[in-house]
Amino acid sequence: MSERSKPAKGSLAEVARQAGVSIATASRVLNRSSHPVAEATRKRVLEAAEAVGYSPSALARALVTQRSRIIGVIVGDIVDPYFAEITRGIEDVGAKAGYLTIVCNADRRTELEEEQMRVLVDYHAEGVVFAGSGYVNDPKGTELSRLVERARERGMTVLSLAHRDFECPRIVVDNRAAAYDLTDYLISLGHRRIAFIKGPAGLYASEHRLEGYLAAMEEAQLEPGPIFEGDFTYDLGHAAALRMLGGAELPDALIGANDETSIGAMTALRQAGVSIPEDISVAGMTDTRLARFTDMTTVNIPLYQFGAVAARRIIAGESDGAGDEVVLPHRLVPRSTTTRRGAR
Amino acid sequence: MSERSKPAKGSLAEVARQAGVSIATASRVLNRSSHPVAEATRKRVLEAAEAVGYSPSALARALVTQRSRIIGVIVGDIVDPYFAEITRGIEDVGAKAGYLTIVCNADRRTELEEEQMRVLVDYHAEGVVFAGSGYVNDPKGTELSRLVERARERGMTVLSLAHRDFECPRIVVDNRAAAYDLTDYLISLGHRRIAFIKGPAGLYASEHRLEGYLAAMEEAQLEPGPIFEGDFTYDLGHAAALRMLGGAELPDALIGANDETSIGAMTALRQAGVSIPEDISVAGMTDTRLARFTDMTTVNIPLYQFGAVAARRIIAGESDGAGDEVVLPHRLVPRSTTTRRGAR
DNA sequence: GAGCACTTGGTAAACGGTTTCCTTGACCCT
DNA sequence: AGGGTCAAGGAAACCGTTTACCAAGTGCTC
Repeated sequence: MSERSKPAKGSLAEVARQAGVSIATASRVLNRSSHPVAEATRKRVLEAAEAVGYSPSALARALVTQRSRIIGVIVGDIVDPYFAEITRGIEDVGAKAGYLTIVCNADRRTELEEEQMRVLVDYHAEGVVFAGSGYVNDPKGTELSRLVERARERGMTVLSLAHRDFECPRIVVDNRAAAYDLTDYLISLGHRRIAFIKGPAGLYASEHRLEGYLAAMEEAQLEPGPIFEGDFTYDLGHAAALRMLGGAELPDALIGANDETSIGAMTALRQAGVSIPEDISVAGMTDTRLARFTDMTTVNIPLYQFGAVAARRIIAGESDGAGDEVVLPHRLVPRSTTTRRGAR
Repeated sequence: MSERSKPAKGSLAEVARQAGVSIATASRVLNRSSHPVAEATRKRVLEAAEAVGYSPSALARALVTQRSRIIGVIVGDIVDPYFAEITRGIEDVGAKAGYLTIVCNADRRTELEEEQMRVLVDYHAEGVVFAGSGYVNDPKGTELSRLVERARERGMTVLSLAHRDFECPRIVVDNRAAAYDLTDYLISLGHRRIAFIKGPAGLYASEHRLEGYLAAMEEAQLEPGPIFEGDFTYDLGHAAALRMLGGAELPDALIGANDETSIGAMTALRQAGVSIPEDISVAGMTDTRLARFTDMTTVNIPLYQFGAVAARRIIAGESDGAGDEVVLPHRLVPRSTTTRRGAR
């Protein structure tokens, strides 16, 4: 079939041969290089490219230019709307700048984050975004710290969207303040006994939200209401509500550490014949679409913005600034699952 | 600083130099090549690799081996749990086989799918999964067809998880049967007037579901109830319910073309004081977690399986079989939003 | 002690691009 | 005619791997 060398389908070499020019020239017109090329030649190359269906190998290009145009994001679980929203923010601004976003699921486990970090380094990602919160004093975190350090040495930009043990610029929301504000809001509605369902134990985000709740209660000189274990899931929210129903007297209000937890709790309550918000006010945190769909009071965390801001920094190639932290604003979103106490 | 040549950080060359061996030898031990290497040498290389933090360039490797180990998936919107679940299925089985998954958002638009397809070709993806349904007689589809054809010529595996205009193996669910079964179930509960909220106009999935609904009604010799426009979103579901409330008499039951639509409708109904399922039975389709959270009757579509099966085929490198289609089973999931007619 | 097989290691050619550094003419000026 | 400038194009190095092929040494057989 072929004479001797057979350039790959749609490769630059094929285009060049077809147009009767050197590879260099073909490359130049296809990249709008500043190097001058005669109009006639340019046209021939363009036609050849069209004819053979030229598709520039991003791999080869990345190799030689030392720019992969890849952004990696390590999420707990892409099915969780929390992470999906963030990812969407990254992808949108990334794509606009010609970047490819690679999403890695870590199943909320540090070892897997480590694994995924390695993969991202192997693919020469220009930046990596850690979307999820870290665990307090995570023993498995030291290896991850080393990896991050190495990545930085190789010129990669590493960012996190929550509190983490390793050194890196952060884009966050003040979880403590968010929980404080929400609790404070419920108190202002006249509620006294306010229950709380926690997030996963040891997660910075969980701890901070709990702290915010406790601080608001203390400031109002209220006894912190019953506190339940949770893990950000519907199921544990549901379970907590059942335990609460088994208790002596129903609290005035209930806060879940995130939306999903609160929805699980609401479902259990409603199934038990409890009216919301007449019998008890319920609120969540994060403001995912779940909250909107259920018309639930919550506090908005700008997830999409998290992603967008992170992507912009990576694209700009922010040369480090390891220590800094930008805090994005949260916002209380009152909806129909909370009401003034005794409004029944 | 450096003598003359300075190998990149963590590169094979650096490892080789550090271990005092050739690059070839280093590569061999690091890849467990069958080529024999003396134990002492192997150890030196391994230590050197550890010391310099060797990270094999996936890019370079992909270039030379002609295997990128990349799977691409083109979704409508990663925030939509429908697509997120599918993606998760792909990622899980892909990762287990050492594959990287690249998710591309196409915003449910054919032009963007085309764009994303190009990107995936540029990155030498070994396989591409089209997760979303196509539009009936899409004029923009011809260019996409050409792209797909080209991709196939280059050895890529292209699959779709719904009906599409271009030729490619499909992994699907029988949407017509699914809608038929659901409708049939409602009829068996004694409902006579059954309303339907459609999906996006022109989408194969929408059309098929509508057809299934109509077929079941006709077979039961029932007049198809009011039919509303929709687009798979909460908002249009909500709007449709409002229009329905403005109508003469409330139907016995309501089917939304997907879960989100039905939830929007339920919210509107409840806000208007309508009890579900006492006053009207409501059901959705797909069985996303949304349906579970709201304890809504629906028909399950095995999204995760879609992804898993697709990924397995790509990894196996299925040499085409352009025509074939595998149909995964759907399953009716009765929950608390539907009940026997007059059960009030 | 020549011939041979096997072990161990290195050399160099890919892969598909980008980019630096030439070479070649054409043109202009003096 | 000689020299300089500039437009246009090509040759080749390089990015970091894998791998086909070759070379040297060892130990064995006959």
